[in-house]
Amino acid sequence: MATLDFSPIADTTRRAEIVALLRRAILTGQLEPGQKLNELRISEQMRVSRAPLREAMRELVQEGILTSIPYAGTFVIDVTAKDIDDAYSLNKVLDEFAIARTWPLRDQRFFDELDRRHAAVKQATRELDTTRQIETALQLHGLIHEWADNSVLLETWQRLTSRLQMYFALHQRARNEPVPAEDAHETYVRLLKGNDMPAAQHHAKEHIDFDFEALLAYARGLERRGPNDASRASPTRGRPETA
Amino acid sequence: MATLDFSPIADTTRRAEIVALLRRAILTGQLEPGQKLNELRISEQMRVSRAPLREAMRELVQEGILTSIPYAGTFVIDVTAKDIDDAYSLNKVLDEFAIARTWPLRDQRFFDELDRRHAAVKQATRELDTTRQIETALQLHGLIHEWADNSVLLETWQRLTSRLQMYFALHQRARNEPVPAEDAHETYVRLLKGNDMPAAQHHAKEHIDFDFEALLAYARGLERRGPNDASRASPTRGRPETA
DNA sequence: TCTTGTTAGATTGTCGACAATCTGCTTGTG
DNA sequence: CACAAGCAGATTGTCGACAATCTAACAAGA
Repeated sequence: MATLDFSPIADTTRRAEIVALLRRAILTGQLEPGQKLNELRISEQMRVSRAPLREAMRELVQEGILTSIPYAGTFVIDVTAKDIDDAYSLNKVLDEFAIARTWPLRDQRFFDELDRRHAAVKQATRELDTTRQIETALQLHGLIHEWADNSVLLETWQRLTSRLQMYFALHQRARNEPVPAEDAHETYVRLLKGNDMPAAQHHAKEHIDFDFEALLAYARGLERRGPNDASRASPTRGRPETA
Repeated sequence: MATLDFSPIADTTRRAEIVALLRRAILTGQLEPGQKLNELRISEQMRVSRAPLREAMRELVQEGILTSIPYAGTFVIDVTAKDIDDAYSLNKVLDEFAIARTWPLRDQRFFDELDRRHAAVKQATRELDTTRQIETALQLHGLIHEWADNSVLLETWQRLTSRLQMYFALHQRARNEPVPAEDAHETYVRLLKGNDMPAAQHHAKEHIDFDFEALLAYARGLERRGPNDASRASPTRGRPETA
Protein backbone atom coordinates (compact mmCIF):
# COMPACT_ATOMS: atom_id res chain seq x y z
CA MET A 1 0.00 0.00 0.00
CA ALA A 2 1.07 3.58 -0.47
CA THR A 3 2.55 4.98 2.76
CA LEU A 4 0.49 8.10 3.23
CA ASP A 5 1.40 9.86 6.44
CA PHE A 6 -1.42 11.89 7.86
CA SER A 7 -0.74 14.94 9.92
CA PRO A 8 -1.84 14.69 13.54
CA ILE A 9 -5.40 15.75 14.21
CA ALA A 10 -5.90 19.13 15.77
CA ASP A 11 -5.73 19.56 19.52
CA THR A 12 -9.25 19.15 20.77
CA THR A 13 -8.95 20.53 24.27
CA ARG A 14 -9.66 24.13 25.12
CA ARG A 15 -6.57 24.12 27.27
CA ALA A 16 -4.28 23.56 24.28
CA GLU A 17 -5.90 26.36 22.34
CA ILE A 18 -5.66 28.71 25.28
CA VAL A 19 -1.97 27.90 25.62
CA ALA A 20 -1.43 28.73 21.97
CA LEU A 21 -3.39 31.98 22.21
CA LEU A 22 -1.63 33.16 25.35
CA ARG A 23 1.80 32.15 24.10
CA ARG A 24 1.30 34.07 20.89
CA ALA A 25 0.06 37.12 22.76
CA ILE A 26 3.12 37.07 24.99
CA LEU A 27 5.71 36.34 22.32
CA THR A 28 4.40 39.04 20.02
CA GLY A 29 4.42 41.55 22.83
CA GLN A 30 0.67 42.10 22.98
CA LEU A 31 1.01 41.19 26.62
CA GLU A 32 3.82 43.29 28.01
CA PRO A 33 6.49 42.09 30.43
CA GLY A 34 5.43 42.46 34.04
CA GLN A 35 1.77 42.68 33.13
CA LYS A 36 -0.68 40.82 35.34
CA LEU A 37 -3.08 38.28 33.85
CA ASN A 38 -6.52 38.61 35.38
CA GLU A 39 -8.10 35.16 35.27
CA LEU A 40 -11.73 36.23 35.38
CA ARG A 41 -11.32 38.87 32.71
CA ILE A 42 -9.40 36.62 30.32
CA SER A 43 -11.72 33.66 30.83
CA GLU A 44 -14.71 35.86 30.02
CA GLN A 45 -13.03 37.25 26.93
CA MET A 46 -12.18 33.76 25.70
CA ARG A 47 -15.61 32.40 26.70
CA VAL A 48 -14.13 29.57 28.76
CA SER A 49 -14.15 28.80 32.44
CA ARG A 50 -11.20 29.48 34.67
CA ALA A 51 -10.21 25.83 35.02
CA PRO A 52 -8.67 25.26 31.57
CA LEU A 53 -7.30 28.80 31.61
CA ARG A 54 -5.50 28.19 34.88
CA GLU A 55 -4.11 24.90 33.63
CA ALA A 56 -2.84 26.66 30.53
CA MET A 57 -1.20 29.32 32.68
CA ARG A 58 0.54 26.65 34.76
CA GLU A 59 2.05 25.29 31.56
CA LEU A 60 3.32 28.68 30.50
CA VAL A 61 4.78 29.27 33.96
CA GLN A 62 6.74 26.07 33.58
CA GLU A 63 7.66 27.13 30.06
CA GLY A 64 9.34 30.13 31.59
CA ILE A 65 7.40 33.01 30.05
CA LEU A 66 4.97 33.52 32.93
CA THR A 67 5.66 33.72 36.63
CA SER A 68 3.21 33.03 39.42
CA ILE A 69 2.91 34.25 42.98
CA PRO A 70 0.36 32.43 45.14
CA TYR A 71 -2.73 34.50 45.93
CA ALA A 72 -1.19 37.47 44.14
CA GLY A 73 -1.40 36.60 40.48
CA THR A 74 0.34 35.40 37.36
CA PHE A 75 2.54 37.82 35.44
CA VAL A 76 4.41 37.99 32.19
CA ILE A 77 8.09 37.59 33.01
CA ASP A 78 10.21 40.68 33.23
CA VAL A 79 12.97 41.17 30.73
CA THR A 80 16.26 42.03 32.33
CA ALA A 81 19.50 42.66 30.52
CA LYS A 82 21.02 39.82 32.49
CA ASP A 83 18.37 37.38 31.28
CA ILE A 84 19.19 38.26 27.72
CA ASP A 85 22.87 37.95 28.36
CA ASP A 86 22.38 34.57 30.03
CA ALA A 87 20.26 33.25 27.20
CA TYR A 88 22.72 34.67 24.72
CA SER A 89 25.80 32.98 26.15
CA LEU A 90 24.05 29.65 26.60
CA ASN A 91 22.71 29.81 23.08
CA LYS A 92 26.23 30.03 21.77
CA VAL A 93 27.13 26.78 23.45
CA LEU A 94 23.98 25.04 22.28
CA ASP A 95 24.51 26.20 18.71
CA GLU A 96 28.01 24.83 18.64
CA PHE A 97 26.78 21.52 19.96
CA ALA A 98 23.83 21.41 17.57
CA ILE A 99 26.00 22.05 14.54
CA ALA A 100 28.43 19.34 15.56
CA ARG A 101 25.59 16.85 15.98
CA THR A 102 23.77 17.87 12.84
CA TRP A 103 26.86 17.91 10.64
CA PRO A 104 27.10 14.20 9.81
CA LEU A 105 23.31 13.94 9.44
CA ARG A 106 22.95 16.55 6.72
CA ASP A 107 21.32 15.27 3.55
CA GLN A 108 19.27 16.58 0.67
CA ARG A 109 16.16 16.92 2.81
CA PHE A 110 18.14 19.05 5.24
CA PHE A 111 19.40 21.36 2.53
CA ASP A 112 15.91 21.65 1.05
CA GLU A 113 14.42 22.55 4.41
CA LEU A 114 17.24 25.00 4.99
CA ASP A 115 16.44 26.75 1.73
CA ARG A 116 12.72 26.71 2.47
CA ARG A 117 13.16 28.43 5.82
CA HIS A 118 15.67 30.83 4.41
CA ALA A 119 13.17 31.80 1.72
CA ALA A 120 10.52 32.35 4.39
CA VAL A 121 12.77 34.82 6.18
CA LYS A 122 13.46 36.69 2.98
CA GLN A 123 9.79 36.88 2.14
CA ALA A 124 8.89 38.20 5.59
CA THR A 125 11.68 40.75 5.19
CA ARG A 126 10.31 41.86 1.82
CA GLU A 127 6.83 42.23 3.28
CA LEU A 128 8.18 44.28 6.21
CA ASP A 129 6.32 41.98 8.61
CA THR A 130 8.65 42.31 11.56
CA THR A 131 6.80 39.84 13.80
CA ARG A 132 6.88 37.19 11.13
CA GLN A 133 10.47 38.10 10.39
CA ILE A 134 11.45 37.24 13.94
CA GLU A 135 9.47 34.02 13.83
CA THR A 136 10.96 32.82 10.57
CA ALA A 137 14.51 33.79 11.52
CA LEU A 138 14.24 31.78 14.70
CA GLN A 139 12.78 28.87 12.73
CA LEU A 140 15.71 29.02 10.34
CA HIS A 141 18.05 29.07 13.25
CA GLY A 142 16.21 26.21 14.89
CA LEU A 143 16.76 23.75 12.06
CA ILE A 144 20.13 22.64 13.35
CA HIS A 145 18.55 21.91 16.70
CA GLU A 146 15.73 19.92 15.17
CA TRP A 147 18.11 18.01 12.95
CA ALA A 148 20.61 17.19 15.69
CA ASP A 149 18.49 14.20 16.73
CA ASN A 150 18.65 15.03 20.43
CA SER A 151 15.26 15.50 22.04
CA VAL A 152 16.64 17.13 25.17
CA LEU A 153 18.60 19.64 23.13
CA LEU A 154 15.52 20.45 21.08
CA GLU A 155 13.40 20.99 24.18
CA THR A 156 16.04 23.21 25.69
CA TRP A 157 16.34 25.26 22.55
CA GLN A 158 12.59 25.67 22.25
CA ARG A 159 12.45 27.02 25.78
CA LEU A 160 15.22 29.43 24.97
CA THR A 161 13.49 30.39 21.77
CA SER A 162 10.36 31.45 23.56
CA ARG A 163 12.31 34.01 25.51
CA LEU A 164 14.39 35.11 22.58
CA GLN A 165 11.31 35.67 20.48
CA MET A 166 9.79 37.69 23.29
CA TYR A 167 12.90 39.78 23.68
CA PHE A 168 13.19 40.42 19.96
CA ALA A 169 9.52 41.30 19.65
CA LEU A 170 9.84 43.72 22.53
CA HIS A 171 12.84 45.27 20.89
CA GLN A 172 11.12 45.63 17.55
CA ARG A 173 8.02 47.04 19.16
CA ALA A 174 9.95 49.71 20.98
CA ARG A 175 11.99 50.82 18.02
CA ASN A 176 9.19 50.24 15.51
CA GLU A 177 11.47 50.16 12.53
CA PRO A 178 12.01 47.37 10.05
CA VAL A 179 15.06 45.20 10.27
CA PRO A 180 17.76 45.90 7.70
CA ALA A 181 16.59 44.52 4.41
CA GLU A 182 19.86 42.97 3.35
CA ASP A 183 20.08 39.29 3.93
CA ALA A 184 21.97 38.58 7.14
CA HIS A 185 21.61 34.82 6.84
CA GLU A 186 23.21 34.27 3.44
CA THR A 187 26.61 33.34 4.88
CA TYR A 188 25.08 31.21 7.62
CA VAL A 189 23.17 29.10 5.12
CA ARG A 190 26.14 28.81 2.80
CA LEU A 191 28.44 27.61 5.56
CA LEU A 192 25.89 25.03 6.72
CA LYS A 193 25.95 23.63 3.20
CA GLY A 194 29.74 23.56 3.00
CA ASN A 195 32.38 21.22 4.37
CA ASP A 196 34.05 23.38 7.01
CA MET A 197 32.32 22.62 10.28
CA PRO A 198 34.47 24.81 12.56
CA ALA A 199 33.83 27.72 10.24
CA ALA A 200 30.09 27.16 10.50
CA GLN A 201 30.30 26.95 14.28
CA HIS A 202 32.36 30.10 14.45
CA HIS A 203 30.04 32.02 12.20
CA ALA A 204 27.02 30.93 14.23
CA LYS A 205 28.59 32.57 17.26
CA GLU A 206 29.39 35.77 15.39
CA HIS A 207 25.98 35.77 13.80
CA ILE A 208 24.28 35.60 17.15
CA ASP A 209 26.57 38.29 18.41
CA PHE A 210 25.33 40.55 15.67
CA ASP A 211 21.67 39.88 16.41
CA PHE A 212 22.05 40.36 20.10
CA GLU A 213 24.08 43.49 20.01
CA ALA A 214 21.28 45.97 19.51
CA LEU A 215 18.98 43.95 21.70
CA LEU A 216 21.33 44.07 24.63
CA ALA A 217 21.84 47.78 24.26
CA TYR A 218 18.12 48.27 24.27
CA ALA A 219 17.59 46.11 27.34
CA ARG A 220 20.31 47.91 29.24
CA GLY A 221 18.67 51.19 28.29
CA LEU A 222 15.42 49.92 29.72
CA GLU A 223 17.02 49.09 33.02
CA ARG A 224 18.69 52.45 33.34
CA ARG A 225 15.27 54.07 33.11
CA GLY A 226 13.99 51.80 35.84
CA PRO A 227 11.54 48.90 35.60
CA ASN A 228 8.85 48.69 33.00
CA ASP A 229 5.74 50.77 33.60
CA ALA A 230 3.20 48.14 32.59
CA SER A 231 0.21 48.21 34.91
CA ARG A 232 1.22 45.65 37.44
CA ALA A 233 0.24 45.21 41.03
CA SER A 234 3.86 45.30 42.17
CA PRO A 235 4.01 41.94 43.92
CA THR A 236 6.13 42.30 46.99
CA ARG A 237 5.42 39.18 49.02
CA GLY A 238 6.75 35.73 48.34
CA ARG A 239 8.77 34.80 45.31
CA PRO A 240 7.83 33.69 41.84
CA GLU A 241 7.74 29.94 41.44
CA THR A 242 10.11 29.60 38.57
CA ALA A 243 10.76 26.09 37.37
CA MET B 1 19.62 48.10 62.43
CA ALA B 2 20.78 44.55 62.17
CA THR B 3 19.98 43.16 58.73
CA LEU B 4 18.30 39.88 59.49
CA ASP B 5 17.22 38.18 56.28
CA PHE B 6 14.24 35.90 56.69
CA SER B 7 13.84 32.92 54.46
CA PRO B 8 10.74 33.00 52.26
CA ILE B 9 7.63 31.57 53.84
CA ALA B 10 6.58 28.12 52.75
CA ASP B 11 4.32 27.59 49.77
CA THR B 12 0.81 27.53 51.10
CA THR B 13 -1.08 26.20 48.12
CA ARG B 14 -2.13 22.61 47.84
CA ARG B 15 -0.92 22.66 44.25
CA ALA B 16 2.69 23.25 45.29
CA GLU B 17 2.58 20.43 47.80
CA ILE B 18 1.05 18.07 45.28
CA VAL B 19 3.79 18.94 42.79
CA ALA B 20 6.42 18.14 45.39
CA LEU B 21 4.75 14.86 46.35
CA LEU B 22 4.30 13.69 42.79
CA ARG B 23 7.77 14.73 41.73
CA ARG B 24 9.32 12.84 44.57
CA ALA B 25 7.24 9.76 43.81
CA ILE B 26 8.36 9.84 40.21
CA LEU B 27 12.02 10.61 40.81
CA THR B 28 12.39 7.90 43.41
CA GLY B 29 10.76 5.37 41.14
CA GLN B 30 7.66 4.79 43.26
CA LEU B 31 5.76 5.69 40.14
CA GLU B 32 7.22 3.62 37.34
CA PRO B 33 7.87 4.83 33.80
CA GLY B 34 4.89 4.41 31.55
CA GLN B 35 2.49 4.17 34.47
CA LYS B 36 -0.80 5.98 34.17
CA LEU B 37 -1.87 8.49 36.81
CA ASN B 38 -5.54 8.12 37.65
CA GLU B 39 -6.78 11.54 38.69
CA LEU B 40 -9.72 10.42 40.78
CA ARG B 41 -7.77 7.81 42.66
CA ILE B 42 -4.83 10.09 43.44
CA SER B 43 -7.03 13.01 44.44
CA GLU B 44 -8.91 10.78 46.87
CA GLN B 45 -5.70 9.43 48.33
CA MET B 46 -4.34 12.94 48.83
CA ARG B 47 -7.70 14.25 50.06
CA VAL B 48 -7.79 17.07 47.54
CA SER B 49 -10.03 17.81 44.62
CA ARG B 50 -8.98 17.16 41.07
CA ALA B 51 -8.47 20.84 40.21
CA PRO B 52 -5.17 21.44 42.06
CA LEU B 53 -4.04 17.93 41.18
CA ARG B 54 -4.57 18.56 37.48
CA GLU B 55 -2.73 21.87 37.68
CA ALA B 56 0.15 20.14 39.40
CA MET B 57 0.21 17.50 36.69
CA ARG B 58 0.33 20.19 33.99
CA GLU B 59 3.44 21.58 35.65
CA LEU B 60 5.13 18.20 35.71
CA VAL B 61 4.23 17.62 32.07
CA GLN B 62 5.99 20.85 31.22
CA GLU B 63 8.84 19.81 33.47
CA GLY B 64 9.32 16.82 31.23
CA ILE B 65 8.72 13.92 33.61
CA LEU B 66 5.05 13.38 32.75
CA THR B 67 3.40 13.17 29.38
CA SER B 68 -0.23 13.81 28.60
CA ILE B 69 -2.57 12.54 25.91
CA PRO B 70 -5.94 14.32 25.73
CA TYR B 71 -8.85 12.21 26.94
CA ALA B 72 -6.52 9.25 27.44
CA GLY B 73 -4.52 10.14 30.51
CA THR B 74 -1.26 11.41 31.95
CA PHE B 75 1.67 9.03 32.17
CA VAL B 76 5.12 8.91 33.66
CA ILE B 77 7.56 9.33 30.79
CA ASP B 78 9.16 6.28 29.32
CA VAL B 79 12.89 5.87 29.69
CA THR B 80 14.57 5.02 26.45
CA ALA B 81 18.27 4.43 25.97
CA LYS B 82 18.27 7.28 23.49
CA ASP B 83 16.84 9.68 26.04
CA ILE B 84 19.62 8.84 28.43
CA ASP B 85 22.20 9.18 25.72
CA ASP B 86 20.78 12.55 24.68
CA ALA B 87 20.74 13.87 28.23
CA TYR B 88 24.22 12.49 28.75
CA SER B 89 25.79 14.20 25.76
CA LEU B 90 24.09 17.51 26.45
CA ASN B 91 25.11 17.34 30.08
CA LYS B 92 28.73 17.18 29.04
CA VAL B 93 28.41 20.44 27.16
CA LEU B 94 26.56 22.14 29.99
CA ASP B 95 29.11 21.00 32.54
CA GLU B 96 31.97 22.42 30.52
CA PHE B 97 30.13 25.70 30.21
CA ALA B 98 29.17 25.78 33.88
CA ILE B 99 32.74 25.19 35.03
CA ALA B 100 34.03 27.94 32.79
CA ARG B 101 31.48 30.38 34.15
CA THR B 102 31.89 29.35 37.75
CA TRP B 103 35.67 29.35 37.67
CA PRO B 104 36.30 33.08 38.22
CA LEU B 105 33.49 33.27 40.78
CA ARG B 106 34.85 30.66 43.17
CA ASP B 107 35.39 31.94 46.69
CA GLN B 108 35.46 30.60 50.22
CA ARG B 109 31.72 30.21 50.35
CA PHE B 110 31.90 28.11 47.20
CA PHE B 111 34.54 25.82 48.64
CA ASP B 112 32.62 25.48 51.89
CA GLU B 113 29.44 24.55 50.07
CA LEU B 114 31.40 22.13 47.90
CA ASP B 115 32.70 20.38 51.01
CA ARG B 116 29.27 20.38 52.60
CA ARG B 117 27.67 18.64 49.65
CA HIS B 118 30.56 16.28 49.28
CA ALA B 119 30.16 15.29 52.92
CA ALA B 120 26.45 14.69 52.34
CA VAL B 121 27.23 12.26 49.54
CA LYS B 122 29.72 10.41 51.70
CA GLN B 123 27.26 10.15 54.56
CA ALA B 124 24.50 8.80 52.31
CA THR B 125 27.00 6.31 50.95
CA ARG B 126 27.93 5.19 54.47
CA GLU B 127 24.28 4.76 55.35
CA LEU B 128 23.65 2.72 52.19
CA ASP B 129 20.69 4.98 51.40
CA THR B 130 20.82 4.68 47.63
CA THR B 131 17.98 7.10 46.95
CA ARG B 132 19.59 9.77 49.07
CA GLN B 133 22.93 8.92 47.52
CA ILE B 134 21.59 9.77 44.08
CA GLU B 135 20.02 12.97 45.37
CA THR B 136 23.14 14.20 47.08
CA ALA B 137 25.45 13.26 44.23
CA LEU B 138 23.31 15.28 41.83
CA GLN B 139 23.28 18.17 44.29
CA LEU B 140 27.05 18.08 44.49
CA HIS B 141 27.21 18.04 40.75
CA GLY B 142 24.72 20.88 40.53
CA LEU B 143 26.79 23.35 42.49
CA ILE B 144 28.73 24.51 39.46
CA HIS B 145 25.45 25.21 37.71
CA GLU B 146 24.08 27.16 40.63
CA TRP B 147 27.27 29.11 41.00
CA ALA B 148 27.65 29.96 37.33
CA ASP B 149 25.29 32.91 37.77
CA ASN B 150 23.23 32.08 34.70
CA SER B 151 19.55 31.55 35.42
CA VAL B 152 18.83 29.93 32.08
CA LEU B 153 21.65 27.46 32.53
CA LEU B 154 20.40 26.61 36.00
CA GLU B 155 16.86 26.04 34.78
CA THR B 156 18.12 23.85 31.99
CA TRP B 157 20.25 21.82 34.30
CA GLN B 158 17.43 21.35 36.77
CA ARG B 159 15.23 19.99 34.03
CA LEU B 160 17.99 17.62 33.01
CA THR B 161 18.51 16.64 36.63
CA SER B 162 14.93 15.54 37.04
CA ARG B 163 15.38 13.00 34.30
CA LEU B 164 18.80 11.93 35.41
CA GLN B 165 17.58 11.34 38.93
CA MET B 166 14.71 9.28 37.57
CA TYR B 167 17.01 7.23 35.41
CA PHE B 168 19.46 6.59 38.21
CA ALA B 169 16.72 5.66 40.63
CA LEU B 170 15.31 3.23 38.12
CA HIS B 171 18.70 1.74 37.66
CA GLN B 172 19.31 1.35 41.36
CA ARG B 173 15.89 -0.12 41.91
CA ALA B 174 16.40 -2.75 39.23
CA ARG B 175 19.81 -3.86 40.43
CA ASN B 176 19.04 -3.32 44.08
CA GLU B 177 22.64 -3.15 45.16
CA PRO B 178 24.49 -0.32 46.83
CA VAL B 179 26.76 1.89 44.82
CA PRO B 180 30.48 1.23 45.25
CA ALA B 181 31.48 2.59 48.59
CA GLU B 182 34.72 4.17 47.48
CA ASP B 183 34.50 7.88 46.98
CA ALA B 184 34.10 8.61 43.29
CA HIS B 185 33.95 12.37 43.78
CA GLU B 186 37.23 12.96 45.55
CA THR B 187 39.12 13.93 42.39
CA TYR B 188 36.23 16.03 41.12
CA VAL B 189 36.15 18.13 44.26
CA ARG B 190 39.91 18.47 44.38
CA LEU B 191 40.10 19.69 40.79
CA LEU B 192 37.33 22.23 41.37
CA LYS B 193 39.44 23.66 44.18
CA GLY B 194 42.61 23.79 42.09
CA ASN B 195 43.89 26.14 39.43
CA ASP B 196 43.71 24.00 36.30
CA MET B 197 40.35 24.72 34.71
CA PRO B 198 40.77 22.57 31.58
CA ALA B 199 41.66 19.64 33.80
CA ALA B 200 38.50 20.16 35.83
CA GLN B 201 36.42 20.34 32.67
CA HIS B 202 38.02 17.23 31.30
CA HIS B 203 37.52 15.28 34.49
CA ALA B 204 33.87 16.32 34.66
CA LYS B 205 33.36 14.69 31.28
CA GLU B 206 35.15 11.52 32.29
CA HIS B 207 33.35 11.44 35.60
CA ILE B 208 29.99 11.59 33.91
CA ASP B 209 31.11 8.94 31.51
CA PHE B 210 31.77 6.65 34.42
CA ASP B 211 28.39 7.25 36.00
CA PHE B 212 26.50 6.77 32.79
CA GLU B 213 28.23 3.68 31.66
CA ALA B 214 26.31 1.15 33.70
CA LEU B 215 23.12 3.14 33.33
CA LEU B 216 23.27 3.06 29.56
CA ALA B 217 23.94 -0.65 29.51
CA TYR B 218 20.93 -1.20 31.74
CA ALA B 219 18.66 0.96 29.61
CA ARG B 220 19.74 -0.77 26.44
CA GLY B 221 19.01 -4.07 28.10
CA LEU B 222 15.53 -2.82 28.90
CA GLU B 223 14.86 -1.94 25.31
CA ARG B 224 16.03 -5.27 24.02
CA ARG B 225 13.41 -6.91 26.18
CA GLY B 226 10.72 -4.64 24.82
CA PRO B 227 8.86 -1.79 26.50
CA ASN B 228 8.23 -1.61 30.18
CA ASP B 229 5.41 -3.76 31.53
CA ALA B 230 3.93 -1.21 33.90
CA SER B 231 0.15 -1.35 33.81
CA ARG B 232 -0.54 1.24 31.22
CA ALA B 233 -3.46 1.60 28.86
CA SER B 234 -1.14 1.52 25.84
CA PRO B 235 -2.12 4.87 24.38
CA THR B 236 -2.23 4.55 20.62
CA ARG B 237 -4.10 7.63 19.52
CA GLY B 238 -2.77 11.15 19.33
CA ARG B 239 0.66 12.16 20.49
CA PRO B 240 2.01 13.27 23.85
CA GLU B 241 2.12 16.99 24.26
CA THR B 242 5.72 17.37 25.18
CA ALA B 243 6.96 20.87 25.85
C1' DT C 1 1.16 62.97 62.18
C1' DC C 2 2.22 58.38 62.41
C1' DT C 3 0.91 53.89 63.49
C1' DT C 4 -2.28 50.19 64.12
C1' DG C 5 -6.67 47.72 63.68
C1' DT C 6 -10.71 47.01 60.83
C1' DT C 7 -13.41 46.35 56.95
C1' DA C 8 -15.01 46.00 52.08
C1' DG C 9 -13.93 44.69 47.59
C1' DA C 10 -11.47 42.12 44.38
C1' DT C 11 -8.81 38.11 43.02
C1' DT C 12 -6.92 33.63 43.51
C1' DG C 13 -7.38 28.73 45.20
C1' DT C 14 -10.39 24.83 45.74
C1' DC C 15 -14.44 22.05 45.43
C1' DG C 16 -18.26 19.10 43.70
C1' DA C 17 -21.05 18.14 39.69
C1' DC C 18 -21.87 17.70 34.82
C1' DA C 19 -20.46 17.03 29.86
C1' DA C 20 -17.45 14.91 26.44
C1' DT C 21 -14.70 11.22 25.13
C1' DC C 22 -12.51 6.76 25.21
C1' DT C 23 -12.31 1.64 25.97
C1' DG C 24 -14.02 -2.79 26.07
C1' DC C 25 -17.80 -5.79 25.97
C1' DT C 26 -22.02 -7.40 24.17
C1' DT C 27 -25.09 -8.33 20.61
C1' DG C 28 -26.88 -8.98 16.27
C1' DT C 29 -26.07 -10.35 11.43
C1' DG C 30 -23.91 -12.36 7.42
C1' DC D 1 -17.02 -17.84 13.11
C1' DA D 2 -15.94 -13.04 11.62
C1' DC D 3 -17.24 -8.49 11.99
C1' DA D 4 -19.65 -4.23 12.60
C1' DA D 5 -22.90 -1.54 15.56
C1' DG D 6 -24.11 -0.10 19.74
C1' DC D 7 -24.24 0.07 24.68
C1' DA D 8 -22.23 0.56 29.55
C1' DG D 9 -18.66 1.84 32.51
C1' DA D 10 -14.78 4.46 33.54
C1' DT D 11 -11.93 8.50 32.95
C1' DT D 12 -10.79 13.02 31.41
C1' DG D 13 -12.24 17.89 30.33
C1' DT D 14 -15.03 21.76 31.73
C1' DC D 15 -18.14 24.51 34.41
C1' DG D 16 -20.18 27.43 38.11
C1' DA D 17 -20.04 28.36 42.99
C1' DC D 18 -17.78 28.81 47.37
C1' DA D 19 -13.67 29.47 50.53
C1' DA D 20 -9.21 31.60 51.47
C1' DT D 21 -6.28 35.29 50.88
C1' DC D 22 -4.65 39.73 49.48
C1' DT D 23 -4.97 44.86 48.73
C1' DA D 24 -6.31 49.29 49.71
C1' DA D 25 -9.05 52.50 51.99
C1' DC D 26 -10.65 54.17 56.28
C1' DA D 27 -11.11 54.91 61.24
C1' DA D 28 -9.24 55.03 66.02
C1' DG D 29 -5.73 56.01 69.22
C1' DA D 30 -1.06 57.41 70.94
